Amino acid sequence: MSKLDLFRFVPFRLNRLAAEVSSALSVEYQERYGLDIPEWRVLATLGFRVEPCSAQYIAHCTRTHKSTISRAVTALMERQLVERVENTHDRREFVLRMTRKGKTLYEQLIPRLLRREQEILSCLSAQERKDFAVLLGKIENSLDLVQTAKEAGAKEAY
Amino acid sequence: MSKLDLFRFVPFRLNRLAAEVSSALSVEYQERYGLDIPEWRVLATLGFRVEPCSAQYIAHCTRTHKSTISRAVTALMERQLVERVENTHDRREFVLRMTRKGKTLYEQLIPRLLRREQEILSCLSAQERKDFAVLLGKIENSLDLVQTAKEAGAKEAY
DNA sequence: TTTAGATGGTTGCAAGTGAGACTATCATAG
DNA sequence: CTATGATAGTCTCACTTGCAACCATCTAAA
Repeated sequence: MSKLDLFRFVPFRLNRLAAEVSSALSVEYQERYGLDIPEWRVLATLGFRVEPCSAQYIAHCTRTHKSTISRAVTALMERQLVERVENTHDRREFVLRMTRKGKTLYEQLIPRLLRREQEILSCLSAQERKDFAVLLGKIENSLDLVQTAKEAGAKEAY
Repeated sequence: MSKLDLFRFVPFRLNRLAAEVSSALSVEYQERYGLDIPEWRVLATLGFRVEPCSAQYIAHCTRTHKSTISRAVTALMERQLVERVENTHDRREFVLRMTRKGKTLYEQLIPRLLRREQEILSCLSAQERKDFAVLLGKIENSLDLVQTAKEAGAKEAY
Protein backbone atom coordinates (compact mmCIF):
# COMPACT_ATOMS: atom_id res chain seq x y z
CA MET A 1 0.00 0.00 0.00
CA SER A 2 1.97 2.98 -1.26
CA LYS A 3 1.11 6.44 -0.07
CA LEU A 4 2.22 9.88 -0.97
CA ASP A 5 2.04 12.82 1.37
CA LEU A 6 1.28 15.77 -0.84
CA PHE A 7 2.78 18.10 1.73
CA ARG A 8 6.12 16.36 1.57
CA PHE A 9 6.04 15.95 -2.18
CA VAL A 10 8.53 18.39 -3.63
CA PRO A 11 6.84 18.99 -7.00
CA PHE A 12 3.61 19.98 -5.28
CA ARG A 13 5.44 22.15 -2.79
CA LEU A 14 7.31 23.94 -5.54
CA ASN A 15 4.11 24.60 -7.42
CA ARG A 16 2.31 25.95 -4.42
CA LEU A 17 5.27 28.02 -3.30
CA ALA A 18 5.85 29.47 -6.76
CA ALA A 19 2.19 30.40 -7.06
CA GLU A 20 2.20 32.08 -3.67
CA VAL A 21 5.40 33.97 -4.26
CA SER A 22 4.18 35.09 -7.67
CA SER A 23 0.99 36.41 -6.24
CA ALA A 24 2.91 38.26 -3.55
CA LEU A 25 5.06 39.93 -6.19
CA SER A 26 2.22 40.65 -8.56
CA VAL A 27 1.07 43.30 -6.11
CA GLU A 28 4.05 45.29 -7.33
CA TYR A 29 4.14 44.84 -11.07
CA GLN A 30 0.48 44.05 -11.67
CA GLU A 31 -1.45 46.35 -9.40
CA ARG A 32 0.99 49.20 -9.38
CA TYR A 33 2.23 49.17 -12.96
CA GLY A 34 -0.32 47.10 -14.84
CA LEU A 35 2.22 44.57 -16.03
CA ASP A 36 1.55 40.87 -16.25
CA ILE A 37 4.20 38.22 -15.77
CA PRO A 38 5.27 37.89 -19.41
CA GLU A 39 5.55 41.65 -19.74
CA TRP A 40 7.61 41.83 -16.61
CA ARG A 41 9.89 39.10 -17.93
CA VAL A 42 10.50 41.03 -21.11
CA LEU A 43 11.41 44.17 -19.19
CA ALA A 44 13.56 42.21 -16.78
CA THR A 45 15.53 40.63 -19.59
CA LEU A 46 15.96 43.89 -21.48
CA GLY A 47 16.89 45.72 -18.33
CA PHE A 48 19.55 43.33 -17.21
CA ARG A 49 21.33 42.83 -20.48
CA VAL A 50 23.69 45.48 -21.73
CA GLU A 51 22.96 44.72 -25.36
CA PRO A 52 19.42 44.81 -26.68
CA CYS A 53 18.09 41.43 -27.82
CA SER A 54 15.41 39.68 -29.83
CA ALA A 55 12.05 38.36 -28.72
CA GLN A 56 13.27 34.86 -29.44
CA TYR A 57 16.13 35.28 -27.04
CA ILE A 58 13.77 36.38 -24.29
CA ALA A 59 11.51 33.44 -25.00
CA HIS A 60 14.40 31.00 -24.80
CA CYS A 61 16.05 32.18 -21.68
CA THR A 62 12.92 32.88 -19.68
CA ARG A 63 11.43 29.63 -20.92
CA THR A 64 8.27 31.36 -22.03
CA HIS A 65 6.43 30.45 -25.21
CA LYS A 66 7.25 32.73 -28.12
CA SER A 67 3.60 33.62 -28.73
CA THR A 68 3.33 34.76 -25.13
CA ILE A 69 6.42 36.91 -25.50
CA SER A 70 5.13 38.26 -28.79
CA ARG A 71 1.92 39.43 -27.17
CA ALA A 72 3.82 40.90 -24.24
CA VAL A 73 6.09 42.85 -26.57
CA THR A 74 3.09 44.17 -28.50
CA ALA A 75 1.48 45.37 -25.30
CA LEU A 76 4.70 47.00 -24.11
CA MET A 77 5.14 48.76 -27.43
CA GLU A 78 1.61 50.10 -27.27
CA ARG A 79 2.44 51.56 -23.90
CA GLN A 80 5.69 52.86 -25.37
CA LEU A 81 7.75 51.11 -22.76
CA VAL A 82 9.66 49.17 -25.38
CA GLU A 83 10.63 49.84 -28.96
CA ARG A 84 12.06 47.67 -31.67
CA VAL A 85 14.22 48.10 -34.73
CA GLU A 86 14.63 45.82 -37.67
CA ASN A 87 17.81 43.86 -37.63
CA THR A 88 19.56 44.79 -40.87
CA HIS A 89 21.44 41.49 -40.92
CA ASP A 90 18.27 39.47 -40.59
CA ARG A 91 15.03 41.14 -41.46
CA ARG A 92 12.91 38.47 -39.82
CA GLU A 93 14.15 39.56 -36.48
CA PHE A 94 13.60 42.70 -34.44
CA VAL A 95 15.96 44.07 -31.89
CA LEU A 96 14.19 45.14 -28.75
CA ARG A 97 15.12 47.73 -26.22
CA MET A 98 13.46 49.77 -23.55
CA THR A 99 12.42 53.32 -24.20
CA ARG A 100 13.29 56.04 -21.72
CA LYS A 101 9.81 55.65 -20.30
CA GLY A 102 10.37 51.92 -19.98
CA LYS A 103 13.67 52.45 -18.21
CA THR A 104 12.06 54.83 -15.76
CA LEU A 105 9.40 52.30 -14.91
CA TYR A 106 12.05 49.59 -14.63
CA GLU A 107 14.12 51.70 -12.28
CA GLN A 108 11.15 52.23 -10.02
CA LEU A 109 10.00 48.65 -10.11
CA ILE A 110 13.25 46.79 -9.46
CA PRO A 111 13.90 48.03 -5.92
CA ARG A 112 10.33 47.17 -4.97
CA LEU A 113 10.66 43.64 -6.30
CA LEU A 114 14.00 43.10 -4.65
CA ARG A 115 12.53 44.28 -1.40
CA ARG A 116 9.69 41.80 -1.76
CA GLU A 117 12.12 39.03 -2.47
CA GLN A 118 14.05 39.92 0.64
CA GLU A 119 10.85 39.93 2.68
CA ILE A 120 9.99 36.48 1.46
CA LEU A 121 13.47 35.19 2.22
CA SER A 122 13.72 37.02 5.51
CA CYS A 123 12.73 33.86 7.32
CA LEU A 124 16.11 32.42 6.33
CA SER A 125 19.52 33.38 7.67
CA ALA A 126 22.12 34.72 5.29
CA GLN A 127 23.77 31.33 5.15
CA GLU A 128 20.47 29.57 4.56
CA ARG A 129 19.62 31.91 1.73
CA LYS A 130 22.96 31.11 0.16
CA ASP A 131 22.40 27.39 0.64
CA PHE A 132 18.95 27.62 -0.83
CA ALA A 133 20.28 29.37 -3.91
CA VAL A 134 22.95 26.71 -4.35
CA LEU A 135 20.45 23.89 -4.04
CA LEU A 136 18.09 25.54 -6.48
CA GLY A 137 21.02 25.94 -8.83
CA LYS A 138 21.88 22.26 -8.66
CA ILE A 139 18.36 21.22 -9.50
CA GLU A 140 18.14 23.77 -12.29
CA ASN A 141 21.38 22.52 -13.74
CA SER A 142 20.31 18.93 -13.68
CA LEU A 143 17.11 19.91 -15.49
CA ASP A 144 19.06 21.93 -18.06
CA LEU A 145 17.29 25.10 -17.07
CA VAL A 146 20.41 27.19 -17.08
CA GLN A 147 22.02 25.58 -20.09
CA THR A 148 19.40 26.88 -22.47
CA ALA A 149 19.78 30.44 -21.28
CA LYS A 150 23.52 30.30 -21.85
CA GLU A 151 23.09 28.69 -25.24
CA ALA A 152 20.64 31.34 -26.30
CA GLY A 153 23.08 33.95 -25.12
CA ALA A 154 26.02 32.43 -26.92
CA LYS A 155 24.01 32.07 -30.04
CA GLU A 156 22.66 35.57 -29.85
CA ALA A 157 26.18 36.92 -29.75
CA TYR A 158 26.88 35.55 -33.23
CA MET B 1 21.21 52.32 -11.58
CA SER B 2 19.56 49.28 -10.06
CA LYS B 3 19.61 46.01 -11.88
CA LEU B 4 18.03 42.68 -11.34
CA ASP B 5 19.45 39.45 -12.65
CA LEU B 6 16.46 37.34 -13.49
CA PHE B 7 18.52 34.19 -13.12
CA ARG B 8 19.37 35.03 -9.55
CA PHE B 9 15.90 36.24 -8.68
CA VAL B 10 14.30 33.61 -6.52
CA PRO B 11 10.65 34.20 -7.51
CA PHE B 12 11.51 33.75 -11.17
CA ARG B 13 13.61 30.69 -10.46
CA LEU B 14 10.84 29.12 -8.43
CA ASN B 15 8.34 29.73 -11.20
CA ARG B 16 10.55 28.28 -13.87
CA LEU B 17 11.55 25.32 -11.74
CA ALA B 18 8.00 24.53 -10.72
CA ALA B 19 6.86 24.68 -14.34
CA GLU B 20 9.64 22.40 -15.44
CA VAL B 21 9.11 19.88 -12.67
CA SER B 22 5.38 19.87 -13.31
CA SER B 23 5.86 19.16 -16.94
CA ALA B 24 8.26 16.34 -16.13
CA LEU B 25 5.67 14.78 -13.85
CA SER B 26 2.76 15.34 -16.17
CA VAL B 27 4.20 12.65 -18.40
CA GLU B 28 3.04 10.23 -15.73
CA TYR B 29 -0.38 11.43 -14.71
CA GLN B 30 -1.34 13.26 -17.87
CA GLU B 31 -0.13 11.12 -20.73
CA ARG B 32 -0.44 7.80 -19.02
CA TYR B 33 -3.62 8.26 -17.04
CA GLY B 34 -5.28 11.29 -18.60
CA LEU B 35 -5.36 13.23 -15.36
CA ASP B 36 -4.72 16.95 -15.16
CA ILE B 37 -3.15 18.64 -12.17
CA PRO B 38 -6.34 19.45 -10.27
CA GLU B 39 -7.58 15.89 -10.73
CA TRP B 40 -4.30 14.53 -9.51
CA ARG B 41 -4.48 16.79 -6.47
CA VAL B 42 -7.91 15.48 -5.61
CA LEU B 43 -6.74 11.89 -5.84
CA ALA B 44 -3.58 12.66 -3.92
CA THR B 45 -5.53 14.23 -1.08
CA LEU B 46 -8.09 11.45 -0.94
CA GLY B 47 -5.41 8.80 -1.15
CA PHE B 48 -3.29 10.13 1.64
CA ARG B 49 -5.99 10.81 4.17
CA VAL B 50 -7.46 7.98 6.12
CA GLU B 51 -10.85 9.64 6.39
CA PRO B 52 -12.70 10.79 3.29
CA CYS B 53 -13.15 14.54 3.02
CA SER B 54 -15.04 17.32 1.29
CA ALA B 55 -14.18 19.22 -1.87
CA GLN B 56 -13.77 22.33 0.21
CA TYR B 57 -11.12 20.67 2.32
CA ILE B 58 -9.18 19.68 -0.79
CA ALA B 59 -9.46 23.20 -2.16
CA HIS B 60 -8.16 24.69 1.08
CA CYS B 61 -5.23 22.48 1.69
CA THR B 62 -4.02 22.23 -1.88
CA ARG B 63 -4.59 25.95 -2.33
CA THR B 64 -6.63 25.38 -5.44
CA HIS B 65 -9.72 27.40 -6.30
CA LYS B 66 -12.96 25.69 -5.34
CA SER B 67 -14.35 25.91 -8.87
CA THR B 68 -11.29 24.14 -10.18
CA ILE B 69 -11.69 21.37 -7.61
CA SER B 70 -15.38 21.15 -8.40
CA ARG B 71 -14.63 20.54 -12.06
CA ALA B 72 -11.95 18.02 -11.22
CA VAL B 73 -14.31 16.09 -8.96
CA THR B 74 -16.97 16.06 -11.66
CA ALA B 75 -14.50 14.66 -14.17
CA LEU B 76 -13.27 12.04 -11.72
CA MET B 77 -16.81 10.97 -10.93
CA GLU B 78 -17.58 10.60 -14.63
CA ARG B 79 -14.61 8.28 -14.91
CA GLN B 80 -15.80 6.51 -11.78
CA LEU B 81 -12.52 7.08 -10.03
CA VAL B 82 -14.21 8.97 -7.21
CA GLU B 83 -17.62 8.81 -5.63
CA ARG B 84 -19.42 11.06 -3.22
CA VAL B 85 -22.06 10.75 -0.59
CA GLU B 86 -24.19 13.41 0.97
CA ASN B 87 -23.10 14.35 4.42
CA THR B 88 -26.15 13.66 6.60
CA HIS B 89 -25.03 16.25 9.15
CA ASP B 90 -24.67 18.97 6.51
CA ARG B 91 -26.50 18.49 3.28
CA ARG B 92 -24.60 21.25 1.51
CA GLU B 93 -21.52 19.17 1.64
CA PHE B 94 -20.51 15.93 -0.06
CA VAL B 95 -18.04 13.47 1.33
CA LEU B 96 -15.62 12.27 -1.31
CA ARG B 97 -13.74 9.04 -1.54
CA MET B 98 -12.00 6.99 -4.15
CA THR B 99 -13.73 4.04 -5.73
CA ARG B 100 -11.93 0.73 -6.04
CA LYS B 101 -11.04 1.72 -9.59
CA GLY B 102 -9.67 5.01 -8.34
CA LYS B 103 -7.60 3.28 -5.70
CA THR B 104 -6.14 0.94 -8.27
CA LEU B 105 -5.10 3.85 -10.45
CA TYR B 106 -3.71 5.64 -7.41
CA GLU B 107 -1.68 2.61 -6.42
CA GLN B 108 -0.15 2.41 -9.85
CA LEU B 109 0.51 6.11 -10.15
CA ILE B 110 2.14 6.85 -6.83
CA PRO B 111 5.30 4.77 -7.25
CA ARG B 112 5.85 6.33 -10.65
CA LEU B 113 5.55 9.84 -9.31
CA LEU B 114 7.79 9.11 -6.37
CA ARG B 115 10.36 7.71 -8.75
CA ARG B 116 10.18 10.86 -10.84
CA GLU B 117 10.61 12.99 -7.77
CA GLN B 118 13.67 10.97 -6.81
CA GLU B 119 15.08 11.37 -10.30
CA ILE B 120 14.67 15.11 -10.11
CA LEU B 121 16.30 15.24 -6.69
CA SER B 122 19.00 12.75 -7.56
CA CYS B 123 21.39 15.61 -8.23
CA LEU B 124 21.35 16.29 -4.49
CA SER B 125 22.95 14.22 -1.76
CA ALA B 126 20.76 12.78 0.97
CA GLN B 127 21.79 15.57 3.29
CA GLU B 128 21.14 18.22 0.66
CA ARG B 129 17.69 16.83 0.00
CA LYS B 130 16.97 17.05 3.67
CA ASP B 131 18.29 20.61 3.83
CA PHE B 132 16.27 21.60 0.83
CA ALA B 133 13.10 20.24 2.40
CA VAL B 134 13.81 22.14 5.60
CA LEU B 135 14.43 25.39 3.77
CA LEU B 136 11.29 24.97 1.71
CA GLY B 137 9.44 24.34 4.93
CA LYS B 138 10.70 27.54 6.49
CA ILE B 139 9.59 29.62 3.54
CA GLU B 140 6.24 27.86 3.41
CA ASN B 141 5.74 28.51 7.08
CA SER B 142 6.54 32.16 6.83
CA LEU B 143 4.04 32.44 3.98
CA ASP B 144 1.40 30.58 5.95
CA LEU B 145 1.23 27.84 3.37
CA VAL B 146 1.20 25.05 5.89
CA GLN B 147 -1.01 26.74 8.42
CA THR B 148 -4.03 26.70 6.16
CA ALA B 149 -3.75 22.99 5.52
CA LYS B 150 -3.62 22.27 9.23
CA GLU B 151 -6.51 24.60 9.94
CA ALA B 152 -8.62 23.00 7.28
CA GLY B 153 -7.75 19.63 8.75
CA ALA B 154 -8.57 20.66 12.29
CA LYS B 155 -11.83 22.13 11.18
CA GLU B 156 -12.75 19.13 9.13
CA ALA B 157 -12.28 16.90 12.14
CA TYR B 158 -15.03 18.67 14.08
C1' DT C 1 19.38 30.28 -59.47
C1' DT C 2 16.15 27.49 -57.54
C1' DT C 3 14.43 24.74 -54.02
C1' DA C 4 13.92 22.76 -49.42
C1' DG C 5 14.26 23.32 -44.85
C1' DA C 6 15.01 26.19 -40.77
C1' DT C 7 13.97 30.27 -38.08
C1' DG C 8 11.77 34.87 -36.16
C1' DG C 9 7.54 36.52 -35.31
C1' DT C 10 2.21 36.87 -35.46
C1' DT C 11 -2.36 35.24 -35.09
C1' DG C 12 -6.62 32.18 -34.61
C1' DC C 13 -8.30 28.70 -31.87
C1' DA C 14 -9.22 25.82 -27.99
C1' DA C 15 -8.50 24.44 -23.32
C1' DG C 16 -7.86 25.63 -18.58
C1' DT C 17 -8.76 28.56 -14.69
C1' DG C 18 -9.92 32.33 -11.38
C1' DA C 19 -13.50 35.61 -10.10
C1' DG C 20 -17.76 36.08 -8.76
C1' DA C 21 -22.79 35.33 -9.07
C1' DC C 22 -26.04 31.98 -7.72
C1' DT C 23 -28.58 28.09 -5.18
C1' DA C 24 -29.17 25.37 -1.33
C1' DT C 25 -28.28 24.62 3.25
C1' DC C 26 -26.72 25.59 7.87
C1' DA C 27 -25.95 28.49 12.18
C1' DT C 28 -27.01 32.26 15.01
C1' DA C 29 -29.45 35.98 16.94
C1' DG C 30 -33.48 38.19 17.83
C1' DC D 1 -40.03 30.93 14.22
C1' DT D 2 -37.75 34.19 11.39
C1' DA D 3 -34.16 36.83 9.47
C1' DT D 4 -29.38 37.47 8.62
C1' DG D 5 -25.11 35.98 7.49
C1' DA D 6 -21.89 32.25 6.52
C1' DT D 7 -20.66 28.15 3.91
C1' DA D 8 -20.50 24.06 0.15
C1' DG D 9 -20.76 23.49 -4.35
C1' DT D 10 -21.95 24.70 -9.35
C1' DC D 11 -21.99 27.57 -13.26
C1' DT D 12 -21.08 31.45 -16.43
C1' DC D 13 -17.91 34.78 -18.04
C1' DA D 14 -13.64 36.72 -19.24
C1' DC D 15 -8.92 36.25 -19.55
C1' DT D 16 -4.62 33.91 -20.21
C1' DT D 17 -1.77 30.89 -22.62
C1' DG D 18 -0.02 26.98 -25.29
C1' DC D 19 -0.40 24.99 -29.73
C1' DA D 20 -0.12 25.04 -34.40
C1' DA D 21 -0.80 27.14 -38.74
C1' DC D 22 0.97 30.83 -41.14
C1' DC D 23 4.03 34.46 -43.43
C1' DA D 24 8.41 36.41 -44.32
C1' DT D 25 13.06 35.73 -44.47
C1' DC D 26 17.33 33.37 -44.19
C1' DT D 27 20.60 29.36 -45.21
C1' DA D 28 22.33 25.59 -47.66
C1' DA D 29 22.46 22.49 -51.17
C1' DA D 30 21.48 20.99 -55.82
